[in-house]
Amino acid sequence: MQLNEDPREPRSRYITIKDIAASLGISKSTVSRALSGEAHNVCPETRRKVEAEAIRLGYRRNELAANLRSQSNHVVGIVVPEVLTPFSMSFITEVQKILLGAGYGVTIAVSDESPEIERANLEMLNRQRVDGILISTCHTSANRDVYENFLQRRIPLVFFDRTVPELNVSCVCSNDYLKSFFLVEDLIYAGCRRILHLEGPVHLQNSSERRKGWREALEKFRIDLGEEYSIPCGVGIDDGASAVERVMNEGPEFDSIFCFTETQALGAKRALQKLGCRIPEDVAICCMSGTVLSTLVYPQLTAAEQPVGEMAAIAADLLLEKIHDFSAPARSIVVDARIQRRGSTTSKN
Amino acid sequence: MQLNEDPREPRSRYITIKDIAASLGISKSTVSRALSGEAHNVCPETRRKVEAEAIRLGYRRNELAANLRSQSNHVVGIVVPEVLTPFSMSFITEVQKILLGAGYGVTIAVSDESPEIERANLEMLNRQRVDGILISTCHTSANRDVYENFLQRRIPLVFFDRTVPELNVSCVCSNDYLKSFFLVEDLIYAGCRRILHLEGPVHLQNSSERRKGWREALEKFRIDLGEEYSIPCGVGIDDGASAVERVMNEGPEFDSIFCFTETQALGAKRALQKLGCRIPEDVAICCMSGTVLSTLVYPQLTAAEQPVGEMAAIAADLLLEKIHDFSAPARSIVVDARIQRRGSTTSKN
DNA sequence: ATCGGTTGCGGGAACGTTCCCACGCTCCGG
DNA sequence: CCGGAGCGTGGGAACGTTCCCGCAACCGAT
Repeated sequence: MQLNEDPREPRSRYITIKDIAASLGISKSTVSRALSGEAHNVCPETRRKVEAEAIRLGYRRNELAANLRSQSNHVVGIVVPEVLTPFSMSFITEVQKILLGAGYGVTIAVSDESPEIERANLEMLNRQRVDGILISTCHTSANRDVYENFLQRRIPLVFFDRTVPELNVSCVCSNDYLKSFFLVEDLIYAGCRRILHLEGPVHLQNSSERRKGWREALEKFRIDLGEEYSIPCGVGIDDGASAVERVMNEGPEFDSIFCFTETQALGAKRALQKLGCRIPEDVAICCMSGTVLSTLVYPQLTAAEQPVGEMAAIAADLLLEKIHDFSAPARSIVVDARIQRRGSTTSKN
Repeated sequence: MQLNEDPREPRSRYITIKDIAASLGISKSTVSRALSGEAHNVCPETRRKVEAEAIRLGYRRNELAANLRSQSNHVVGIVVPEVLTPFSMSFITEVQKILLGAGYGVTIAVSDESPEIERANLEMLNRQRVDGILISTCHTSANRDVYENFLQRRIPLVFFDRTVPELNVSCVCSNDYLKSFFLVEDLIYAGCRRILHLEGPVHLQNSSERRKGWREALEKFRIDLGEEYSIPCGVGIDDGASAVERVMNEGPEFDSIFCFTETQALGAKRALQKLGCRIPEDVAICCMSGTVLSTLVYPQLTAAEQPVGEMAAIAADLLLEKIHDFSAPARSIVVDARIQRRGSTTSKN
């Protein structure tokens, strides 16, 4: 029987190795071996013929079947809390490039800073039979049982940027405490004394690290600011804006702001400028987790930027390591965030 | 190559319908029927028992096997040209929400404004056997053969934001010409006369639409500007910045800028402010394709914003329609971009 | 009573691939 | 001359699901 390749015909049927086998009068086992790439137990002549016939018939390997057989989708999931800032997207695209080269697809899920959505996302990834998960969590404890359930089933998790304490997983984070300390120190050197801190969410480890950096830099210079200088604040742009508006109305007085994250700073800056404040003359402002967004505004924001490409490469490697050998020891990598000094903290641009 | 794992382990990794059947002493056919949701040929009592047992054992449907059986991955691809502006990401997350509800996963590919990368992305999606593709192209003609190849194989394509002429596909775009016209008209009402236009890439249909809006608004008011006022310009931030720097040096003189897209405007604004220009007093600036980024800078940018949520919903619907019935007629939906007047074109605010 | 139709269920094929095993053949050292 | 090893190949099970078909029991109408 001759299988014809007529591309005009809306084909309900794809070409399979069975078709190639039938066309050449050999078994599908041999075809499978010939096409598998391994130079194993197949004579060069047969392989050549199979490859030629595969091309002639327009054969495409059916990943679905291969996946079922290998019990793996060759897909990893990435869970991020937000997608507004370019950090997430740069991270995702970098990881995607690397994993694609290693034969893995990537499925993206956005938790939108909600533990419930994160849980639903993880459940979705579970059904998709992902081989591993890269996650920047939105809550240190809420979904701990889900994480543990994955690990128990030997599906590796690697945390990036935002990690979870006391869980035996690999992770890649930046030196939050140190860079927060330096940023605040810089504000003090620039003459600031009443330094407001817009806090991150209490359920993130990064929040306490960065808050500690702020507090200890103040202590180093014996600046005594009460707890009213540490403002609980969401991570959105509007959260930053409304926090600043509130403090402007209700006090305390401040001459500078150190923000937990960039979006807060962008919002804070917008609110300040709306109220006629000059930056940095009236209020200086800086933040952790800066991205290219910080260079788009005027004045540009002083910020500690995480090396997103490096983090992505490390995260992908850590995950692949665990996928290949789940019992490999967990590793925590700390990367160096770089402080970019810009117009929002010094009057010369 | 393949790491061998403990032969005791793998069976316990996932529960299958066979396990449920064995546990209840019934056949897997019945279990399958009971879990399929359809109230068909299965007695309520049996269904109840199966569902209870499924929950008790922690059963998760194996999508891989279901996919193989149904010959569909239940995945759609999204191809976007860039991921810096929140437009792409908002679009992606909105689409993802809708398609997830319809049982489809989403794979994302970024072409980075390169036809070659776009082509590679499409080939990747092809191998993944996607059920359909949402695409905002980076070039009207370069990959036309690939688009046609997909359509020939009855795999639906739906274009959004940036479409391709004379291809029988559904698409959702905004009213580029009209809104460009209005934006430029507004500049003229505000007293601007020498209105620079930063063009989009010549290989995008949007570019000529928006350019036409600029040109015809000028003509309406009998403002005669030479072709030197239309500046060829890439779509990146730095492209906008360097274009403005060049024109400031080499002329012609201008009192305002109408940009093809937001990133150009952000770059242009940065360059102007660096050179000491006041916005909008010295130079007013506005653009098409605004996003929340326009509200983060100071002054905020006047821009025509595409209703991204609406576009995402429409695009998802159009795609599902075509996936469900490929021969459904193609539909072109035009949505209304809304002009947001802000500080970059009017001195109050 | 008989018959067509419905209901609930089980058996088993199919999806396309990989991989284990067995078979026949050749080669080679003892 | 025999046993074992290596090679190229074919047969067929397995992955987990869906779905077609057949069977038995039951029901109401002829």
